[in-house]
Amino acid sequence: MKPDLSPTARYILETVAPIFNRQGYVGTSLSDLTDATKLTKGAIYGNFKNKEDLALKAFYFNFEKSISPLLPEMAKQASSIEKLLAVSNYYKNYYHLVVESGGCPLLNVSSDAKFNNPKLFEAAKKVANSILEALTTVIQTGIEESEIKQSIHAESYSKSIFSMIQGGIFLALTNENESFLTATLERVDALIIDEMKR
Amino acid sequence: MKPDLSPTARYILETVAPIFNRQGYVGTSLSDLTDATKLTKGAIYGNFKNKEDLALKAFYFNFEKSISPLLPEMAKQASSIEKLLAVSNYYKNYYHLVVESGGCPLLNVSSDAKFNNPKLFEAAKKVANSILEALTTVIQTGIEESEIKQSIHAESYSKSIFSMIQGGIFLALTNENESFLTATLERVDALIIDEMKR
DNA sequence: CAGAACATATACCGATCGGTATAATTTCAT
DNA sequence: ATGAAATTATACCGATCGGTATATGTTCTG
Repeated sequence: MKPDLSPTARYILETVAPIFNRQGYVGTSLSDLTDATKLTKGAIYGNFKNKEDLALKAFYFNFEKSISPLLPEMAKQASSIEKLLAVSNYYKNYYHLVVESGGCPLLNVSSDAKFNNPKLFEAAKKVANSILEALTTVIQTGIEESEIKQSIHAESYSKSIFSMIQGGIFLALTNENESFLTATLERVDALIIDEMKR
Repeated sequence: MKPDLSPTARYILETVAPIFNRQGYVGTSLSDLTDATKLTKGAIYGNFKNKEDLALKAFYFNFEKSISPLLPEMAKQASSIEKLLAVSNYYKNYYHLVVESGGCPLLNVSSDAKFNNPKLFEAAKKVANSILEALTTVIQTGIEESEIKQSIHAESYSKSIFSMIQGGIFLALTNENESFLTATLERVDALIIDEMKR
């Protein structure tokens, strides 16, 4: 269904995506983009409707690269506990996965675009919600299948796990120190195994 | 030591601080500021050196209002465990404390300014580090005074706690849903009482 | 009440913003 | 090889950017 892009459109996108990710929507100018791509505005506006369209597609490009593999990784696992641990495991090399391309697109867009670009912000929110719902569902079925304690409130725990991971990523990236993420992921693992697992 | 501001400078600062907090440094224009203050550029540049100076002071203004009360709140408590719980408690009404003024200045500036304004970013980093060091010190003395388990790695746990809180704040604010924060703070409390406390 | 000192407003600066119309060029079908 | 079609480059648009020089008040001092 997704209209495949021309080679130049793809080239523009992959060149421009890390710049939007780093500098944000308002912080990125058309001349930043022409400089980076060594193309002119003609080429850019010939392939994308406008700056917003390009930024939106750049976000999805970053998402595909850094976040979208998570859900398949969960799906691979059989049990609910294994699925949860797969989430934690996925993020164990997330720092290295995103540091070169300017950080976590979800965090960046969520905070950058909230008051500056509603469409971008909504796109990020949708992605975040899909991850959160996946987590909640896994926990819920884990409870139903007696793999996770009955006392666990699925939604509350999925929110906590997601918060922990996001916070770890955020601090690791702003401090350029992976240990914020690894330390927090250790707590997530402990939460899953020692507190949630029946 | 801090030079006290003229009434208008103070007025400008408190009017402008939430705008910078919401829209970020590059996302905030001089005309945003003149519109909001109903003053002209003459008044602003008569009271502040330039946009960067104003943004920096706006950050400290936001910091004083929303974050700086945390350390005194810790100091009030006698034991290490109580100090840690005071941190968690402080953030229990943080959502309401900052939602009107555009969110957590630490999160906002850290992600907004990283690639757009080095001075602002360094200011935020300094604040974050001071909180983190306070946490680490509290845990360390808690261990030394046999109040916290010997097996706890102070720095690792302070990073985790800080990550959890920041993540909770971040998600609560982007989703306009306080429960992300409250759910995570429950996990922080459990971490302190069930896992760290001796 | 005059004049100095200070604070704010106005008018303007060059640079850059996102976007577009058109020209130049390349690609493609015949 | 040639004309059409698609693509990229160039040149330009009005608007706005951050910042400044100067004019206009306003407030304090004698």
